Amino acid sequence: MGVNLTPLLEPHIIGLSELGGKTVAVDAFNTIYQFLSSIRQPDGTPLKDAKGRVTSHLSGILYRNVSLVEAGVSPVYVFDGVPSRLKAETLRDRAERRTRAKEEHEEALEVGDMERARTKAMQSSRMTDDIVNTSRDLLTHMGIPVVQAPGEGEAQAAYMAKKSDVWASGSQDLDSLLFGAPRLVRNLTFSGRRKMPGRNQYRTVNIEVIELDDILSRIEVSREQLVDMAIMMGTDYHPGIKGIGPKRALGLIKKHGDAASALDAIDEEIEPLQEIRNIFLEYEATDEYTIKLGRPDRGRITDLLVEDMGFSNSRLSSALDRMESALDERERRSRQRSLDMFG
DNA sequence: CGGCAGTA
DNA sequence: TACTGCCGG
Repeated sequence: MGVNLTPLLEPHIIGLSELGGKTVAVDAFNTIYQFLSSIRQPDGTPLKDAKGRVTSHLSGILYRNVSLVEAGVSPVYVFDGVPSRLKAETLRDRAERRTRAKEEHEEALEVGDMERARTKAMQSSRMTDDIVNTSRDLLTHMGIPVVQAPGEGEAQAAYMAKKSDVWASGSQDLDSLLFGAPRLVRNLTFSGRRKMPGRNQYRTVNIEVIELDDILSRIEVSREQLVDMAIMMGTDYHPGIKGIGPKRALGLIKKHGDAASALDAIDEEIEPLQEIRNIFLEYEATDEYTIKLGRPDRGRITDLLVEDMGFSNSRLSSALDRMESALDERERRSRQRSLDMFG
């Protein structure tokens, strides 16, 4: 998943309030996957409705977006379209790993190792059509814009950020930077402190902003060269060259200018190199989207979450109250602003 | 993950 | 008020 550019990053840590008034194009699959894996009981069981359907993602989507709206953020969710055929092997590997994790989860349960059971359950999270569809429905009912990407969601999010329709792309993965997003927000979450798996340890989760130009100017390469570095290190579309990490990739690009020459020099090959570069540099994106936040449709949300999935009506109600108050407050402010301008 | 009740 | 830990579905 994604690219290991971590050593090249200098993330800027911000508070949620600094995102107030900003629009962020969130990678929907990335976010849903995180909810699916983390919203679980200690033994690894996800939240489910009476019929046994997983509901963890819906809980996550509901509460996170209410909080985002309260913080003044306008989220837009970008859903993946058709993946490149070059991604097939990566997708197969992931499916295999999930299957293995599921077996290990059951083994751990039998032995009564709950910590391991939870970890393995998290790794076995699978995104079904039903999960994707219910996520899209809930977002739509909440008035949160949903964009269907023709290809990679991260590419579409990058396109929107590049056009300044949104302030940043939001994902844990770094790929949207390769797709040309000028700005990436990671850890778009609220709890500053999170308890680690087993022990009484805590880790602090900060919201990070990464600027593409910061990276490029610090290591003095172009985006095309950064893409070439990533390809040599390995991406979802090709495993890359063994032994090439960020440091060696940078050295090779500095010395040879691009991946083709660098690979030539070390007598290695990546096929089809130009096609992989084009995934990052020449991708299709759609202009058919809105970024305007609407209002939640309480009836539809209640039908989906309370009637169909068995969510608590009072919990839902108070979440939606919070969201509506936040939207009212926004409207009040913007009315006041136009009054100031014309009055 | 994020809300909220319970605790100090 | 701040923090901890359990519950949600």
